[in-house]
Parts: sequence; structure tokens; C-alpha cells
Amino acid sequence: MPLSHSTGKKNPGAPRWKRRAALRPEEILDAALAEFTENGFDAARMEDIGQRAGISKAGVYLYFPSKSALLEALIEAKVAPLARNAENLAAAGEANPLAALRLLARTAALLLADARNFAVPRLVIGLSGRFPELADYYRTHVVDIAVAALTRLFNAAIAQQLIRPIDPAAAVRAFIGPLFFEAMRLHVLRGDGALGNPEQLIDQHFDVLMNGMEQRA
Amino acid sequence: MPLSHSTGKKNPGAPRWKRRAALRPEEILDAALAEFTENGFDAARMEDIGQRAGISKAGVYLYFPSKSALLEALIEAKVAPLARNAENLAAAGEANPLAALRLLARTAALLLADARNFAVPRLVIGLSGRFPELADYYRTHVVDIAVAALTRLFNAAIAQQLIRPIDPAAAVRAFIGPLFFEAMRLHVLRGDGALGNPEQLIDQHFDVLMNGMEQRA
Amino acid sequence: MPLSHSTGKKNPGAPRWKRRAALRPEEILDAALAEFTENGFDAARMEDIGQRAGISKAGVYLYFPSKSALLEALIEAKVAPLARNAENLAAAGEANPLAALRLLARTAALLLADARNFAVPRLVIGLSGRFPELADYYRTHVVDIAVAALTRLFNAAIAQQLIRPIDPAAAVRAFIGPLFFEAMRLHVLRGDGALGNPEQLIDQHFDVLMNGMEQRA
Amino acid sequence: MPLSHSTGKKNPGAPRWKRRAALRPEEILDAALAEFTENGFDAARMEDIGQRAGISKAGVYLYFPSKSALLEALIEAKVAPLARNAENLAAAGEANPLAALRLLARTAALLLADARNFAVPRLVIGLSGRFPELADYYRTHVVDIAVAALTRLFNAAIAQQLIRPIDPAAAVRAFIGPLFFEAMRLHVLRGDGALGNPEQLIDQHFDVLMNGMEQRA
DNA sequence: TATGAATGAGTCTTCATTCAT
DNA sequence: AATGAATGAAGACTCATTCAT
Repeated sequence: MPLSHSTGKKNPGAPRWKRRAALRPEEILDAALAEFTENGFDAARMEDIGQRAGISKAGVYLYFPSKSALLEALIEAKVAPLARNAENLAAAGEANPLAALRLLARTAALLLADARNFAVPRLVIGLSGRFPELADYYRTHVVDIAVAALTRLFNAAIAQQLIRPIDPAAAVRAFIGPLFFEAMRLHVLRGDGALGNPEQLIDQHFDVLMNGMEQRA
Repeated sequence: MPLSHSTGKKNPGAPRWKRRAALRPEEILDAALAEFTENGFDAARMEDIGQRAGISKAGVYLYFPSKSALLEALIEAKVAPLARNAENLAAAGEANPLAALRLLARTAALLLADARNFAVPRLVIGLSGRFPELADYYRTHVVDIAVAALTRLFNAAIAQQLIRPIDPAAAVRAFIGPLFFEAMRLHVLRGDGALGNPEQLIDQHFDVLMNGMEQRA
Repeated sequence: MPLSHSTGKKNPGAPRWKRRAALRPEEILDAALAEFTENGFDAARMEDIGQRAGISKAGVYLYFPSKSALLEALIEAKVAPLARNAENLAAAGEANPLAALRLLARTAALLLADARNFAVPRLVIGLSGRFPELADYYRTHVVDIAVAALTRLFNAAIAQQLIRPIDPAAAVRAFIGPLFFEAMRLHVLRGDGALGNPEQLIDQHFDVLMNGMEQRA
Repeated sequence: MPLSHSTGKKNPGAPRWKRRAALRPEEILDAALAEFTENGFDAARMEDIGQRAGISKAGVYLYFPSKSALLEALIEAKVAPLARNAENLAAAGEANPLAALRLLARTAALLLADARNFAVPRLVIGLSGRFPELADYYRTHVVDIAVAALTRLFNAAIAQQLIRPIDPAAAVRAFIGPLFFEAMRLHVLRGDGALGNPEQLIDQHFDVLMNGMEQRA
């Protein structure tokens, strides 16, 4: 075909599959999270992940080189925003630490009430033995950051004499622990619990947190 | 008992003359726990479990009919004593609830500091998605019982006006949560934490628990 | 010609205005030869061949309908000129057979010293079991022709009483074998050998060839 | 087991499958050689190898950890005896080098006439690009040893003034090359050739080898 | 002409489980 | 009671090939 036949009109409208392709990684990650959560990392089948994402098994490998890579990408993708949020909130809240803590707790309770948000921590817990880097990543990128943010707030509260000078680490434990435990009961043990009513949970939580249990005159 | 598996060894006259054999099941369960913890349930290999127990892969099947049976037996074996202890302690401690709680907390902190004691909860967390019966079993046989015991103690404390009349559920959360969270950080996230010094942990824990954080005149 | 594949490009008026495109098939064949040699036919990936040729994997299929077609075209392309040369040399050399043989040997040694020239024979050796047509093609189009040419020269030499009347087949073997063996050692077994110094190789080769090993008075 | 209960009568009759098991590796290697030869290393399927050896695909992995391990073991197993033989022959033949060489050549021709003996070299040739260690192994364990043995014999022949003092390397080439080339023609190119009549082949070979081609008065 | 996207078919490898001894 | 041998079933990963653009 010696004569030119390309009259120069390319991309009459954006190719439909380009957009698809651009979305694929995210779709796959979502599918992977779902499958991993339902079946666990090992029992999850790449084929099912692909199917759930609307492509073939081999298609998954176009975007992620291996099952573990998928896991890692998944953790990273879901984790990054969380930590950033915590940090921002902490910075913004130093002016009024107690209110910030309360807001933080309420947000956390709300988030933790959704099973999908608890899926990643659960995965990490289950896999930390075999993939220590995963645990390390999660610790440094999520927990440590959240703990640091909370510590900042507690320190600010102490500095402003809003609370008495207790050990911030103990404060952080007392703050996070109950929420985490409640999420565990709800999602892992399938018990219905306080997370069903986050407002009340937080009220009670802060009551104990602030006033303690001690009987006062 | 949904997790019961009949291994068929309930001979009234225990064969005393073969101590090794009599100990096998326990050895195997220990080996299984270790392998499950290190690699997760799926990735753990029956061969490795056998080897760790000092027998062959096929030998494991003489005592447990399948891998999942091994898991179930494992959970059952490790779980039963714990719950009973908690209950006993609670009953015995109603006379002096605060002291009992403190003792309970210290014991828990000590136990949780040992990775092997945290292994079963970890397993349950990782597998609860796929084996809901497992979660149910653990909830009813461990958590609910422990929570009930603690509730009893807190109610007793309230009745004796040792603490103010807070919601016992919130009290339980505030009591367990931080300990659980700390165990998580230590064993799952491989961070070093307060469990390294259980005495101090408990002191701080109870300080916040009892007195709260509030600044007082 | 059992290996012919119709690539469909026999346009009488060659599209001169697109030199790149016109060169593509050759570039691809070169890339294919390189990959086939490095990794073997099966382990060579179409993607790598394309990349090496500067186009995409799919691009290769614009010029060759399949991997095997690539192989066949490759063999054909590399083989044709060789045989023709040998024949021409033989014809031209009948006047002075010994000089022609020496020239032939020197040329062969020179060519065989380059790994790329030995690549096709190597491929054929490795694949002849699975693709008998390949072996047949190579035999009829290369070896038989070369052997025939040599036979002609030896017969001429005998006729001219330049050598004694030995069996021409034995002479051909004695002529080619050592060169072939040396190429094998160099390229296949990665040993350094006489091909490093082709002049000396040929001198020694002809010394033994002509004078034999026998001790003479 | 406190009381002795092993009355010492083990192996009343050798268990049938023990013998099987003892033979398995060899059976598998044979099967592998056959499959590799027929289809090439890559195209050979572990399943077929197993089937040919009378066991399942998984069974093969009981004896060899991977396909490449199978290949390596195969080469080693088939190669070791050959080299040893050559060496022994050489040592034994130094007293009468020419006779030894002749015997060696005849033996080689006979062996090379059997396709199965040529299978390993062929494999090595086809795979040397991808598995250089294979080539190295073959060179050091087979070719170098054979060449060394031949060199010894030629040196002995020279020392005993049975042949004139030619370069031994050239002599070795002249000795092996033609035989190797003929095997190639027969097995690879499927041409019928001189190997069909080994006696005559060797006679002609030695005629040229010893007396050369030169026309003598 | 050229390619990014996609996949079906295929292979290696693993492992829980069984069984003859 | 114990195990070496064996396997069926399953899953990760690869790649030649196709196609819409």
C-alpha cells in the first residue's frame, strides 16, 4: 500500500480503553483487598482477583508482577492517606488539643466501624510473621506516625495544663487501645459492640479517659 | 462445641507404658502452633510440623485427621485453661475487686509479653474471615468469658463504691484495650514497647485508669 | 522448499520512500538470531526479539506470522548465500583444487571464528529433533551442497594427480571435521582454541591433511 | 520405650517398593533423556517424563528438585563413565599408542552410531547458551579429558617415533573431528553416512590420518 | 505501520492426603 | 505406632498470539 492513507486524523475521541487502563491498577487493588480479606492472602486466587477486577488472571500481571507485589502495593495504597490525615489533624489541633483528640477518636471510631477499613490491619496482623517487612512498613508508616501525632497532642494538652502531666505513651495507649479492641470484637470476633453507636462509645471512652474511675468525694 | 474433633483416644485405661506416644498429640500441637505462627496457617507445611514434633509428615495424621483439625485442636487446647483461670480469678476477687483487677492486669501483661501466648489470638485474627466458626469459638470461649469476669469485678467495685458507677463495658474496654494494643505492637509490629517493663506498664495503666487525665486543682 | 513462508511482501514496486520499513524484516531476523542463540528457540521471547529489533512485540507479527516462521525465515536467510558461495568457489577452483581448498578452509575458519556465523548450525543441531524439516532443509541446502563442492575439488585434485586416489568422502570428512570440531569447542564449550589463530590452524590442518602423521624415512 | 521390644527380625523379605525406589532415579533419568532428546529441554514436560518413568509428575520431584536439576543430573550420570574410560584406555595404551588410537576410534565410532549416546552432546550444544555451567561442565569433564588422553597417546607415539613430531593439538583435531562430524550428519541431519559401516570408516580415517593425501612417488 | 492491552492455554512446582509395608 | 513412597488437585506465572485503535 504505497500511497499514503493516513489522513492525519488520530484520536477522534479519546480511546475508551485508555481510560480503562488508567483505572485498572486501582480496580485490581480493590479486587485484591476484597479477595485477601475474604480468603486470606494465601487462599486468594489470582484468577479470582482478576475476575473481580473484570480482567483475566494474566491481565493482573500486566500491572503487578506478583501476588506479593500486589499485597505490598495494596498496603501502601491504603495506608498512605491515613497517616497523612492523622498528622494534619494533629498539627491543626495543637491549639485545642482536647477537641482535636475527641474529633480524632470519633473519626477513628467511624472509620473502624467499616469493615473495609479494618481489612488492611487485619491482613498485616495475619501476615506479619511471614512478611516482616510488611509489619515494619505498617509500623513505621502508620502506627508510629499516628502515635507520634497523638503524643504531640497529649504533650500540647499537658503544656496547656488541660490534663495533668501523665506519661504521653500511657495516654496514647489508653486512647487508642479501647478503640482498637472494640474494632477487633466487631470485625474479627463478629460480636456486636459499642462501635454500633460511635457517639456513645466516644462519650464513655472520654469520660473514663478524662475522669478516670476513681470514686471521688 | 463446633470445633471438637474426635481423635478417638479416650481409652479409659491410659497406656502408661508408652509415655512418648501419650505425649505426641501435645508435641504436635506445639509444633503446629509454632509453624502456624511463623508462616501462617496456609503456608505452614504438614511436613514441617511433623519434623518439628520429631515425627514424619504421615505421623501427624495418626493423631489428627487433617490440617484444619490440627488448627481446631490447637485453639481448643490453648484456650480452655485461660478462660477458666480468668473466671476463677474473678470469683475469688470479688472480695477485693481492685486488687484482683490489678493482679489480673499484671498477669495478663506478663503472659502477653510471651509471643507464644499471643500466637493463638493472632491466628484467630488472621483466619476469622475464612473460618467464622473459629471466631465464634474464640469469642464465646475466651473473650466473652474474660469480659464477663471483668464485668463482674467492675460491678463489684462499683457496688463496693470503690469506683464511681461508670458503664462496666466501657471500663472493660479501658482495662483490656491498652494491654491488647501493646501486645500487638510488640509481637505483630515488632516494635519494642511498654510490655518490656510490665510493672511500670501496669502502674501507668492503672494511674490513668483510676485517676483519668483530668487536671485537678 | 518446505520452509518457505509467504510473508506477502512481493510488491513489484518496492516502497523506496520508507527505508526503515524496508529494513525491518532483516533487523528482526538479526534480533531473532541473537535471541535464539542466547536463549534457545523455546526460551526466546517474542517481546525480546521485538525490543532488540527496535519495535514492539506485536510489531514482529506484522512481518512474520509466528515464532516458527521467524525461525524458518531466519535459517533460510542465513543459509542461502553460504551454499552458493561454496559452489561458486568449487567451480572456480577446479583449475587449481589444492589452492581452492586452502582458500576454502581459511575462509571457513575465519567465518567460524565469528559466533554469529555458527549460530545457525547450533540452532539446527538443537532443534533437529523436534523440527525434522529443519534438519532436512539444512542438510540439503547447506551440508550436501558444501560436501558436493568439496567432493568436486577432491576429485579434481585426484584427477590432476595432486593427491593420491583416496575416497573423496573420507577426504571431505578429514577436511571439514577438524574445523567444525574446533568451532564447537570455541563457541559451544566456551573453550579457547585454535580458531584464535586461523592461519596457524590452517597450516597445521593442511600439514596433517596432506602429509599425514606417518613417520617417514 | 523402656522394655526392649525389637526382636531384631527386620526385612523378612525385602519390600518390593524399596527396590523400585532404589531404581527410580535411574529410570527417571532415562525417561528425561528420552523426552529431552525428542522435544528439547524446554518443550519436554515433567508430566511426560514422569509417565515415561512410570510415576506421576509429582513423583519426579521426589527424586529431583527441579527440571534443571534433572538436566544436570542427567548430564553428570551419562558423562562420568565416558571420561573415565577414555583415560583408562589412554593409560593402558601408551605402550602401543597407535593400536590404542585405533581401538579408541573404533569404539567411539560404534558408540556414536547409537543415537542415545549422541543425545547428551546434542543437548549440551543446544543449551550451552542458556546454561553456561553446563557447557563448562561438559568441557572440563568430557572434552578436556578426552583431549588430554588423546594428547598423551599422540605424545607417546611421537616419543616412540611411530609418527612424526606434529603438533598434538592438530593431531587430536584431525582424529576426533571427522568422527564427530560424521555423527552429526547421521543423528542431527538424518543423513546416512559412513557411520553405517564403522570398520570401513575407521580404515579410511586412519589411512588419511596416517598417510595423508599427498601423492607420493 | 505500529502498539498497548488483553487473554487462553500451558507448565512447573507445591502440598495435603493416602497407603503399603 | 510409624513412615517412605506416591499422587491428585490446585495455583502462580509465562508467553505466543490477537485486536482495537
